[in-house]
Amino acid sequence: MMQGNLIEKSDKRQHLIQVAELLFAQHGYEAVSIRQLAKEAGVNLAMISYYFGSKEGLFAAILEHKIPRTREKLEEIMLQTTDPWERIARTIDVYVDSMFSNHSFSRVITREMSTRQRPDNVKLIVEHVSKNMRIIRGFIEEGQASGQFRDVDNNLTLASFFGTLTTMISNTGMMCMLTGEVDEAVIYTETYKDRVRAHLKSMLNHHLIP
Amino acid sequence: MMQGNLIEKSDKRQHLIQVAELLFAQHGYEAVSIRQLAKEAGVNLAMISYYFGSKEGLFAAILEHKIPRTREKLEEIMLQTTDPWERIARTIDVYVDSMFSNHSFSRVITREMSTRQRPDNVKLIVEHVSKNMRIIRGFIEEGQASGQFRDVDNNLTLASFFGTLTTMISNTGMMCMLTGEVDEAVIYTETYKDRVRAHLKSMLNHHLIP
DNA sequence: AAAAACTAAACAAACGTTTGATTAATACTT
DNA sequence: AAGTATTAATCAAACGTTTGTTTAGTTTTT
Repeated sequence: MMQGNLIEKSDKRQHLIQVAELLFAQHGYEAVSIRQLAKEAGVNLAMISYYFGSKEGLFAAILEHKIPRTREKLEEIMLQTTDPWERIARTIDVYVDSMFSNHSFSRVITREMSTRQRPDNVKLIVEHVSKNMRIIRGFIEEGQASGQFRDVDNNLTLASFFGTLTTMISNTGMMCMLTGEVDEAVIYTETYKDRVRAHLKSMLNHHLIP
Repeated sequence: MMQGNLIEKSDKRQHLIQVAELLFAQHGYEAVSIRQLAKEAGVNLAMISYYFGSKEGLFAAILEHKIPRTREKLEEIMLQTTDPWERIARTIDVYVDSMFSNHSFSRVITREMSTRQRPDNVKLIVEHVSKNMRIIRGFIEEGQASGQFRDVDNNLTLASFFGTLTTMISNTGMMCMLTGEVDEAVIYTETYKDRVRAHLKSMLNHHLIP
């Protein structure tokens, strides 16, 4: 008979996912070979095909393990608050937090989206993220329905929101050159997170509220 | 002795640059092999090393040929107008125009920035772009000095500006899923450009002007 | 005749994947 | 409970491609 324990076939599978997540985040999907991966994880390189079918399958496994978190938090906001602006403000908090504390992985996502190799991964990401974006758009629409928000271009407002964050995360080098910062790590500190939160709240507040 | 004509060694050199620009824009740097490139351009693949030293050298040649345009337009704005908001508004026009009409190439730039392979290219891009960003920041600072603009977070305002554009350009798939659009090409139409211009002007106006 | 432009072929390195064999774990039969 | 058959897990080695680059030689230009 089958083994019966489908969830945790072995420790090595989980360990591979963890190591791969780290390496992909550091160097990007293409730059990490399965040999490097296997060596770092201390397993035979054949195990990657064995467990995940392929290198791409491993990436998909990471995605499915990582992405769902934010959704729950958005639904929490939906339940706990009704005021449109408070919802937006809390959404900003959630995204700044999650994207900055997982900045390496966030960069992998951005990379995958922009390279457009591996369409399966792109599709997976688009599905998850756009679902979240729809929720946020709902927040805006409700604010407009109640007359509290301006009738702005909602989809482009979302583009500005996500664009600001991904630019901060992915173009760190550019931001450093601009701010005169030498150490890139400064961008990811708590004080910088505060700045981003404050900026987004201020900008979107003036944008949305008449 | 050397040939003496460094600018235009031959037609094939220029042709290679043109074809490479197109192919890199369509599929990304990594995805285009020099064999594919040479075949498409109708030249021997050894000519790439011969003219540009390497594949990376070819990319650098494209960059140096493409980037300088926007700078001139910004300096034009500096000369022709003095009103801070008019400067910002015209800057928006310039960037929406140039990034959308070169959207394929803009995506290559974004890709190069986010993959962070090939540090030489990244450095080249950062130098050019950040110089432009400094000019725009100058516009904001003057507006603040004259009391017309709010005391916003200037660097993050720039992040929002560029982030909005790169998100529209690079995450086209995401935007389509969000707007319910089926054909990605719609994003790059004139009517869409108008929407982006209008959105950026409205948002930054409310953001900057009290 | 010298230099530059061009070519076909080969090169070495890296890649993801597959194979075939071996060991460990589980299930089944007696 | 013991012994056997089956399946899963692991491994070293090799496979077949593809990659960017170089070489050594030929043609064309100056």
